[in-house]
Amino acid sequence: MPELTERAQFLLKALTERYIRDGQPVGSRTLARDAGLTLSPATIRNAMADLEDLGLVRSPHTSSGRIPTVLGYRMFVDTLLSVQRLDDSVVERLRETLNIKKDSQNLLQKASNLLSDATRLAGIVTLPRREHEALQRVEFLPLSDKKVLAILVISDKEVRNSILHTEREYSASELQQYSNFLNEQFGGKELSAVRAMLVSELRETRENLNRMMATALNMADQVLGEAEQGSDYVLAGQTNLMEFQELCNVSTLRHLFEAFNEKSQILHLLDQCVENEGVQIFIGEESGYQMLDECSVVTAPYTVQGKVLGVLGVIGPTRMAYERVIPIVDATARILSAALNSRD
Amino acid sequence: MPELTERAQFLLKALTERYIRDGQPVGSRTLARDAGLTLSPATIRNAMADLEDLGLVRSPHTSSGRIPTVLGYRMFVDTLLSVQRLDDSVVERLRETLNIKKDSQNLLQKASNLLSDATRLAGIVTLPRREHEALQRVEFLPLSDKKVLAILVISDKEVRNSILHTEREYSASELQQYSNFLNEQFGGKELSAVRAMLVSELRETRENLNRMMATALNMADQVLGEAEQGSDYVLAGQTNLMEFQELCNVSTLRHLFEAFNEKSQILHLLDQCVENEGVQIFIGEESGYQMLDECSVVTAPYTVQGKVLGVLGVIGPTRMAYERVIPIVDATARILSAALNSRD
DNA sequence: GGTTAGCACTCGGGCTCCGGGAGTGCTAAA
DNA sequence: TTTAGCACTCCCGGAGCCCGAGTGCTAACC
Repeated sequence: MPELTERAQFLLKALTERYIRDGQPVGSRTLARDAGLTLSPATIRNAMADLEDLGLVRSPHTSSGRIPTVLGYRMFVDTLLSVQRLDDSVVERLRETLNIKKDSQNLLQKASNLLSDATRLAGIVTLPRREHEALQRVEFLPLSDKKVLAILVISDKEVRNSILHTEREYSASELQQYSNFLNEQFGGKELSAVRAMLVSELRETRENLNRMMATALNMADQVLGEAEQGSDYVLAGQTNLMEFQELCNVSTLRHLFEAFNEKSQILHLLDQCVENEGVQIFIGEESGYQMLDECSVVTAPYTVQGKVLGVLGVIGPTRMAYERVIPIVDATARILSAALNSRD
Repeated sequence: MPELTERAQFLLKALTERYIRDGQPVGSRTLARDAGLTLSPATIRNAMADLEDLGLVRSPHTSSGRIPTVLGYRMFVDTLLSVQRLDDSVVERLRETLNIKKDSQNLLQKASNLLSDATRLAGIVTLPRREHEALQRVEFLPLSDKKVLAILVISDKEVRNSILHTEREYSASELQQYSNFLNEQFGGKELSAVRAMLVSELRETRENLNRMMATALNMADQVLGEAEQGSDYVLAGQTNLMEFQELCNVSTLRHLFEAFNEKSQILHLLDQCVENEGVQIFIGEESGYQMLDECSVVTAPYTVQGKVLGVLGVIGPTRMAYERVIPIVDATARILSAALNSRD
């Protein structure tokens, strides 16, 4: 990226801010009046021509003002943006809402709602990646007719159950034995670790044919198989996106909403954000997904005990108020992390 | 409703079908050509003027063809409609998809997907009303630190758990006692009945101060309180609605989608369908909800052991292919009922 | 009396034309 | 290097126009 004169940078910033504010291509006259510089429109025209040559802005047609290109937005958010300090009241509201006693599913939904409310965009929060969750305890309960209810206690707020279809009926006491055994072996370990250990244990056990252990391990394997699959997200405020003209044509909206329902593509995109810490931004086509061509995605991972559990963020038009959105996403991620940490 | 001549009925039917097919106001010439009658356009014009006087059709503006009014649609579905026999392959597909071993939440989601796929509209299925579910069993598990995990086994496919915050810690054996007691007392009863019994038991017990029973009852009360609240639905294929021109303006869509997210209004509407058995149809403003003014809703309740558990159906433009949609909704309700019945 | 043909009329949609406004690029002067 | 001036371009909205589709009415027809 060739270095820009201070003035060019300033103009790009002013132009981008202006365009974000009211969605109209910005002309030289407007910018001259608006930008606080005492320069004539003509001068600004020259500078804008330069910016256009660099691919940072473009005009939708001859003789209209300029709008930022993706590259322009990129430079804007990377080097020009002065992020607003978040209003204390907003932070307070976030903190309050996320501190209500809730199971974590609800907590995430709340977080998503908060994001969409605060930014007037679509909020999105991925469900925790399960590998990093630790298994607190396993219980088995006999149900009628060769079915066993397995209860996976992951934390005091997260319990999952699944029904196993077994070969024969088991008595309560027999099941108790199994769960005791499993709890001894695996209690407190991470689910992914448990999974790995199970596999090796199973192999060993097959050799010396310890029936009881084998059954227990098998059951655990079945349960974990179910528990680990299927990552997912919660979404809120899709309808906010309908307010933006640039997304307002029905076919664009349709693609977008279908992607939301489909989930897999969006998830794939969000997965990429897990690794980087802090706020991450995809602008327009950068995401690599066509339905997001006219959208930007601002994300931040949330963590428990230093481990990234998932990602939250917002989706909106490229023309979004980054300086306002970024701190909100950032703060929400921090506060959600704190809420999840404090009550585990 | 004044009786209509056979010909007028026939014309209304032809007109409505034609309009449903291609969404354009239908003129006299078209109808004359189309309807199989050997009548001149002029005659048909006279007849249409009569229909207009009766409020069954209207023209969007002078000198355009006619379209059915809500009243016209009403007469169409009530007395003129010849419902198509459902293609066997469709039935087969429904039956297959709903027979996969799934927990009921998934089953309902599947049903909703099926509805939206088969009709190209939005499918909707309410979650079962909980009052009619029977309590199979209750278990309590001590968690760390004054928390107790309550497990409510409603059927072999439906298990719910909730975490109770208690006054003090309880031992596993103590909890075992409580659950035994509760299972004896309430096992197999309907949740709503259990709730009622709890209240009276609690009153009596307070008098003779049986600590153990009181604790157990209190716990059960807490659990049921959580379990009963919050009815809900699953929705699929909202995006299908975007294909219909008449819904395609963004603000209509927005209201609709917001109502979907809000849920309460839609639920309220669907609740009204629980009582009537068989397929029920709301056309346009009949629903009483403004956001559904240009929509029709076709619903049917689904049952287990003769008891209505919930409602499923589709939402689409008033101009929907009723003769195709109605049997699909009907069949899906039957097959879902069967699926739920067979594996309880 | 019901049915039809003919006719005048209405309205919406699509077309072109036109002028104004906003903005540009270029050139020449400060 | 900056600015003023100027010619040029393009979008947008409105006005005017015609065409097609459809209507209602009337008078003739069976």
